[in-house]
Amino acid sequence: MEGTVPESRAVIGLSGSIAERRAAKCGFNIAPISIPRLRTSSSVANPCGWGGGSSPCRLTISPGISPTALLDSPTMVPNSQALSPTTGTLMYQLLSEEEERKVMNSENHNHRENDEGSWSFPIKPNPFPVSHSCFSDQGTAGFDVDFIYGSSLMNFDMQASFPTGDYDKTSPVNSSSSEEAVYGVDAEMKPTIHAASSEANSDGKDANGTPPAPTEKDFVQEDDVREAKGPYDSLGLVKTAEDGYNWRKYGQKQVKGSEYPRSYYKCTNTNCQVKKKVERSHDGQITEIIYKGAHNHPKPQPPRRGGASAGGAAVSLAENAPDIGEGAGAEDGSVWRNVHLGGSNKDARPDGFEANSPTSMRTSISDLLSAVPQGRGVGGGGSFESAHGPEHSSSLASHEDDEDGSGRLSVLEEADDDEPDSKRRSYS
DNA sequence: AGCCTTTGACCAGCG
DNA sequence: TCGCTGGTCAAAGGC
Ligand SMILES: [Zn+2]
Repeated sequence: MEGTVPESRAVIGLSGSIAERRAAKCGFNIAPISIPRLRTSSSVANPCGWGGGSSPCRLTISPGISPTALLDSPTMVPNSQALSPTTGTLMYQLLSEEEERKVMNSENHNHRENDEGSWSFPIKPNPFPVSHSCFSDQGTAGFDVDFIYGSSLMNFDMQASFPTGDYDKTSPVNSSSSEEAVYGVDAEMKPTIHAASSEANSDGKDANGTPPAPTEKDFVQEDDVREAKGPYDSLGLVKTAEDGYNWRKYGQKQVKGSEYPRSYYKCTNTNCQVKKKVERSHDGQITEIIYKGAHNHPKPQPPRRGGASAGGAAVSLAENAPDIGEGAGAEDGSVWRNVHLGGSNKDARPDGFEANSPTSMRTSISDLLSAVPQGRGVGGGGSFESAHGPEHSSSLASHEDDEDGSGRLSVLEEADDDEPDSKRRSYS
């Protein structure tokens, strides 16, 4: 069914060119402390024809876009955690602005091989902790990014608004919508997010505006962080960016192009068939995340806390969970969303977004994502926890090669972990 | 007791 | 037709 059904894929990966990665890798080292840089680029493919070949619509998030509105990206935690192994949550850490800037400067653009849909937005860290929640409406894709600088936590929200209307209009890919969201981390440690969504909201959702299904919300729900199950640290600094949904791992395999094993997750919701593929390095860093399908249900529990940002909240990655409206048929998961982290910034418009322009956001993070393998999800909930938990002070990223070009980057986290604990397993 | 993770094997699609 | 890769299922184990 895939063919017929729209799928949304979110891929988190490093996106950048290999060369870049290498360059980055080679060229840049992470400071001993760390902060790796994070690069996020999100490219979203619009429903347009992502797969169709037509021109994929991409969401562009421009740096200019309001911070609030622009990106939402993964949050960074002071420690190094990025993503949960089990569920797939991502956490990012940020370095200092400078670092980011550097990154940005250095960074260039990354293009993902992926293709088309890559846009990157430059993320700019704010000095203050700002947290935004992202939401995505039908046409909007939001990423939440929280950055924490030293002590301060920064949250950035990026929202990419897709022209909903355009969405459909633009591309007639209705039946099959494919969204791809790729979150990537640069070899350098910069996570890149590319979100390409080519989904078709046509059927299921109305791109226009009426999203019948709750799924849309899911997209980026605000739930930034899950507390209950979540891995937040006691300090509240770290949080995982989950989609807010519960996932169950049903398989793991090593893909040829990837150095790291790819884990397959399914939404635990009975009615939901959404699947997620996560590639994470041994260290637990996530190199690629791919979402397939849309959630038909609202998130399990929105424990969100209000203020997240304050002290620590951290991360809320809004994932892009695939929530597509199921309405029509997206349920099967036909929509893939790719989110790419890391990319290049090509142009971004402050306006809103561009449909076809890639934006790139870069930020520095210490650890991109770290996932820890064991965590169970929480009983029942399934969310992830933080893998490492503790704070890692420094993380290194090294990426190896790109073997086929697909080399992904690997980041090493050194962790220091001091975390008290709190995180790891929360299930009772 | 329930749920999730892990691992191996099987199956399907593609070149 | 064979081989390869990717994806999924199922069983066992652990928390
Ligand atoms: Zn679901």
